[in-house]
Amino acid sequence: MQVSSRFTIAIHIFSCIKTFEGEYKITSDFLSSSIQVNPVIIRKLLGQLKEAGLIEVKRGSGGASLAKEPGEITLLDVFNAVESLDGGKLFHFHENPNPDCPVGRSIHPVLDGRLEQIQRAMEKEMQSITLEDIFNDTNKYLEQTSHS
Amino acid sequence: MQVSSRFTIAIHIFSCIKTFEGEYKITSDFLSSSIQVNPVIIRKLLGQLKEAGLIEVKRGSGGASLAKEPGEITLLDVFNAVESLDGGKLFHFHENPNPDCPVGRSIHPVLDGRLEQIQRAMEKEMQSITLEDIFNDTNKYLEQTSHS
DNA sequence: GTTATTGTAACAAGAGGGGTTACAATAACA
DNA sequence: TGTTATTGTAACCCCTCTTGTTACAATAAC
Repeated sequence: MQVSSRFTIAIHIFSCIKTFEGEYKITSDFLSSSIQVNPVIIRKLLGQLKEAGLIEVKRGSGGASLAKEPGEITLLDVFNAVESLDGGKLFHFHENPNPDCPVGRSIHPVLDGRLEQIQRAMEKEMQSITLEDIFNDTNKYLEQTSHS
Repeated sequence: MQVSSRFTIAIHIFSCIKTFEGEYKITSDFLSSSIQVNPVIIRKLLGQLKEAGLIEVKRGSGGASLAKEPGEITLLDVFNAVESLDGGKLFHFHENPNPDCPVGRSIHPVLDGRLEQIQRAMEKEMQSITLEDIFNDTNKYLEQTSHS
């Protein structure tokens, strides 16, 4: 069980858009060469991000751009756009606990709240980080490493 | 991407041990009838929990029991026992970002800390819940629903 | 020695991740 | 209008993981 690389690739995409907008046309091929992942994979991801209203993609002429301010897009938005959790739930529950057993009968009502509690903790942390934070960190890092 | 049902099944196992210890012998068949999952799956899970030092399993004569106090086993212990994260990392990073691109070069150093931050938030929440909490909730639930 | 049980091996089906080729639809431009 | 670059998708592929299943040797108790 691991979050798929779609998540980090999506953030990489946003960083590229921000860094190279105006300078280059952000096509799936351009992104592919920075991320080093197949352009079709990139296009599918662009589709998911577009559907979530986070970016705009121009068909035919080509090119992706942000649909919102970087400070208004959180890592949770990105996560939810590219990582489809079945029923929105992070934890897969075993389907048929035996209702004739006291434990089987109570396991769902007892655990459901706890699992939500854990999921919310993760989501809250993701929500506290915006793409602006990532962009700032990137700039800082590039400054530090360039003039050394 | 979903946490596998091994996690909730493992917690179900602990609840059964606690509820029926002394009264019944907790075999994989017994657990199977409460959880309604194949006994071999249960045995593999019991193996993982045993290896993590959370339970003891008697070979031949049969039966599982707790190896620690319920208050000393957290949901994080259970999670780590049954859910092997590759390299201990919750997030799978795309392998080969292009080092010749400023974004490709910086994405790892910039993101790694953030991803850890999110993972730690989830782990911290898991660590705050012990099996004792679950057992208490179960008892409360069964009391409430029985005399109504 | 018989019995119940665990620990494992071996296999299978299904889902999902990641990759690839191919091509129709679209938009810009010569 | 024809050409070109690009997106959006379909149709595959292979691999891993999850879950389920049968079978059986090893073990422990009686």
